[in-house]
Amino acid sequence: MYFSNSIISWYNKNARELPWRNTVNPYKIWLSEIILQQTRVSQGLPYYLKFIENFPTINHLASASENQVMKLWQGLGYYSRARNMHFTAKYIVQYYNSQFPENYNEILKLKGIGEYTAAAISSFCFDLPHAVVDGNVIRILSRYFGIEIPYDTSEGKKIFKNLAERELNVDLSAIHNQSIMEFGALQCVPKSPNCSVCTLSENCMAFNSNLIDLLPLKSKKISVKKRYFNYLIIENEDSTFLQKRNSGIWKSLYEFPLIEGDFTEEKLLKSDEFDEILQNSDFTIGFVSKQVTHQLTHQTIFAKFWHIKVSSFQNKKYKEVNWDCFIDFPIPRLIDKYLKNIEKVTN
DNA sequence: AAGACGGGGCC
DNA sequence: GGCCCAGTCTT
Repeated sequence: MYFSNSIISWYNKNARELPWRNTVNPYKIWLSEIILQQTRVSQGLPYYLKFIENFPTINHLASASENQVMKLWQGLGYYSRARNMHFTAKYIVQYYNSQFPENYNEILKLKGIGEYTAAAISSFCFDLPHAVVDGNVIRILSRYFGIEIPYDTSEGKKIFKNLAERELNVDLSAIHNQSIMEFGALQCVPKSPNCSVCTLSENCMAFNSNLIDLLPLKSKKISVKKRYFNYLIIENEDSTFLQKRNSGIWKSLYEFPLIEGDFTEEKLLKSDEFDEILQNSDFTIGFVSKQVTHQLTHQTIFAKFWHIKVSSFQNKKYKEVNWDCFIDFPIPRLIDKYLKNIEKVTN
């Protein structure tokens, strides 16, 4: 209990004020936990506030259209989080009479909620004794107890889960879980933690063995793939054309007609894909952007935007959208950034 | 068990 | 350029 008590007492002096603290409203806790998956507080906070403002309750979220939900999520990434949350909101309204389930196994069954989020919700809202295991917890446990097993293996996952449960103060689950994550976010940070002011350093295995920079261990490395996107911004008077991505990256966001591949200008205009999009319409090639680089965690996207003027254009694959309504459509950051730049240049 | 899935910030 | 962030789902 020494470990838990130390962390909790640190928390009582150092915790930040955050809007999802001091509430046991499952909808608000759920939303904050989904937003904060793989996302820093500073990045997620504005999204949380926007969501609560637009959808104050689970019923508001359940009644919204997918485009509305995705539009609010635009720019935050990992869009399946928003799709799953929307699905689950509708599910809870329909099958649970709008009441969030109150036991761990029921919560864990919900789409978009895994072990971490189920433990967070069930401890924060219902005071159930489940330990959270996230990046913070893994980092702290691996350092404090000197665990030199990679956490991204089945063995590692088991060990950290068991250790987290062993160290959980079951009488103070909520505060224990909050404390350990806040401690990881503020004190036991990934790079160059300031151990000289750490109240746990005396008994920290990594600190005492000079292993802080080595732990936690990870087995896999990330590899980054290159992709080439050619977006056709087809301009017909006041409108343009969009399609919805239905798989892979940016699924359920909208984009301009896309030709993927590393083409020269000449080859692109002669390609079958280009023909298929423009079909028999009259067009003239207008402004062509320089190559824009969009860096993601697992891929680097090199994009070019081709402005194409048409007088009459028809292609059932694409949805004609007036530029005045364009803002209602959720779009990837890459496209949003490009259009904002163009606007700046033209004004 | 291994990949896929975003975007931002830090070094 | 590499790594990490209050992870989960699919294959």
